[in-house]
Amino acid sequence: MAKGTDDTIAVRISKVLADRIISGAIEPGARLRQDHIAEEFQTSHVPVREAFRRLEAQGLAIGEPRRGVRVASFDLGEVKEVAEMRAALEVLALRHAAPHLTSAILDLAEEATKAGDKSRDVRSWEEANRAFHRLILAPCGMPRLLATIDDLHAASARFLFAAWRSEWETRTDQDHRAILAALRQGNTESAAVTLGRHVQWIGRKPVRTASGTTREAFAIVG
Amino acid sequence: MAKGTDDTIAVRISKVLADRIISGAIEPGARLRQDHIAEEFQTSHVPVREAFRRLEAQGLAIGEPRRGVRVASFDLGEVKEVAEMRAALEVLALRHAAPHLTSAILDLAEEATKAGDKSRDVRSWEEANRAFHRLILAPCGMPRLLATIDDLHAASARFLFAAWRSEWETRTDQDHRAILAALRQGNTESAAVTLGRHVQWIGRKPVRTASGTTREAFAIVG
DNA sequence: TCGATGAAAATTATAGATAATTTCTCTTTC
DNA sequence: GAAAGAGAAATTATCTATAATTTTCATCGA
Repeated sequence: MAKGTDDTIAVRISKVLADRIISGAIEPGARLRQDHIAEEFQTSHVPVREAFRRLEAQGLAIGEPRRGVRVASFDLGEVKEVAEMRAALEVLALRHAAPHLTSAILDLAEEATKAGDKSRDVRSWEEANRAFHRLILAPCGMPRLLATIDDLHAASARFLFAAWRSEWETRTDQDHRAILAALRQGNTESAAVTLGRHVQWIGRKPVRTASGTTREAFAIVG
Repeated sequence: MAKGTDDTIAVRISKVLADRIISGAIEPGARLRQDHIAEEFQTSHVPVREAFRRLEAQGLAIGEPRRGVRVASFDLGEVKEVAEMRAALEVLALRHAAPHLTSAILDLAEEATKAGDKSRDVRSWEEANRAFHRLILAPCGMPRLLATIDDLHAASARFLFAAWRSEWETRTDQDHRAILAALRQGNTESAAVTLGRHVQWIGRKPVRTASGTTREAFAIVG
């Protein structure tokens, strides 16, 4: 990931915190205390507060006046909501991107798919998956749309890491291949339909909780 | 509009500035100088900076490190982009809201439509139009989706005010009526299709510029 | 044992001050 | 007359300090 050395301190802090929240290093509901974070980053709390506002905008944190900021919680409802928003917006982006897709881009997307299939851990799978989606959608040239999709991907990744924290089994992604095949044939409609269904597929998995009982975990796997 | 007396100062400032940007009181590209704004609101610049971050997240302002913040500009491309995003997301919201719509809600939506038809100025038309959309979409119960749609409505309003700053002619909104009729009959699919088309309708209008030449102005009128 | 109560500590929100960067303006040069 | 450059003014980003609020936690009484 780009280090962004010319970023403002607030931006740097928000990137680090976003990564921690997404990866699950900070639990949902946990309080983010500005002075502690300021001390950790060797700054005052003013840039920390600006970083908080940025995280709020991404939906990763929730701030209440005079009560500080805490990591946003989420439930199955929000997983579904994000999945449906992604489906609607990624399909839109793909329709606009399709005319500008080159075979060079599609080759890169295929490599990303292969990298995903070979991933031994969630983290690298997510990275490859995000690269695939980004590659085929970016040529739409709609910055606002792409920014919104990026935020939704961050949310997706969070759900994914929460469910599949450690266990992860390799699996080949047929949907990605079907989408690429359709795009190569110029069949945008088919690719869009497959993408829409692909993104809404919610994986379920029994997970052993700390208290010993098993609950079901949910995440967007696409 | 709610005054929000228990809001933080930063939130209050961001609401006032957002309103000015949307109404066109501050021109696109204009710089927002933190000390000036701090003085106007009788505060220090710290809450002003937080308000800036909030405006950035809404897409109303753009900040560059060490160069401050300026009001975001927009072009026909962005008008189209916002229209298409609204179409995709409002259709999604409507499909989920439909099962929860009561005739009481639909009556209120009809009143909003009538209020829009009677409006003598853009500002009150926009308010009525926004109320209509909000009423029929809110019951979907998807907070993230609704928040995103709200931001897109703010952008739409901005485009509208920029194009129709003063001149405005009354017109009856047939689309709104068709959508309501379909919803009353339980025909969600038809309502969704009409809404999707309605939101993407971009009004065009010749406008006399300051330099005397006429250019074409564009805005989402729905 | 449980809940209420009231300091004490921690934390947030804002103000005022400072260093660093950018922008502006005026002059000089070609 | 236009372009370039130096210096001044304005502005941003950050730090330190302070007031106000919330949370914590021990104590008291039922």
